[in-house]
Amino acid sequence: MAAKDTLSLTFAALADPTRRSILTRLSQRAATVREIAEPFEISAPAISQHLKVLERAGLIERTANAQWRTLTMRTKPLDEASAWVEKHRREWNNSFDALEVHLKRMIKREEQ
Amino acid sequence: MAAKDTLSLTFAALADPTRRSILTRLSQRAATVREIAEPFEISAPAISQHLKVLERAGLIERTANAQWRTLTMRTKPLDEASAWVEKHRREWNNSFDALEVHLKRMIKREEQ
DNA sequence: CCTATAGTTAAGCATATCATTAATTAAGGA
DNA sequence: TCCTTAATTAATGATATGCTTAACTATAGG
Repeated sequence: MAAKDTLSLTFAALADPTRRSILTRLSQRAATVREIAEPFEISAPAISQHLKVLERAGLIERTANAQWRTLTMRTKPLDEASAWVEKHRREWNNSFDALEVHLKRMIKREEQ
Repeated sequence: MAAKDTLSLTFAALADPTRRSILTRLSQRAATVREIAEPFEISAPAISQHLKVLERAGLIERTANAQWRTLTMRTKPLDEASAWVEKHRREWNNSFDALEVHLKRMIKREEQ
């Protein structure tokens, strides 16, 4: 498997509702796997795999305390994701004359 | 296939580097499929499929002019994606005392 | 009408994703 | 030591993704 870039891993991690829900809970406070898994109907291994995806994207960290894993959210990937999205929203809004430019190019093409 | 929510479709669409690159170009100006496909080494059908993903997420619109399709970017899905990410970044930062709260809970558990 | 251009659809294939159940690892406590 | 709890790993299966080539639709334009 080709190693994916951070941004792709982050967006892919956020593309699943269960994982977003996990992050929502972790954004309030750190928690154990048990606590995070509780509201979901899926199996423990399924949760474990979701956590692996989140961890690979750098969105969470797992620290061991005895047989418990404390899950902590990390915002760096969110910062990068946000930066990408904001840049493109802004870029689009900056080209408020995008339609005009496009029309000019269409006209130019017709003239050729 | 279960119908996915907009946010999931948006994040999934953004999870691919080729699609992000397409959006980057479209954020500058509207373009035809041919123009968008040009810098990529992948086949035309592959591009067409990427466009379908972007369209399903509402990130682009295709309008037909003769045999050309003009691709236009739409920012609404980006607005929603941004809102989700920002909310969670903020939430996490608000709970600056998250560690303290967690420690209290750990202590409480030990006392029981 | 014929041909070139623009683009999509269809079919097939390799790999990834998301779930399952069963087995395993690790620690706490009677 | 034995049992329970917490969590992960392994194996498997269904479905989704991302790509390919081949075939198709539609329009411009000589």
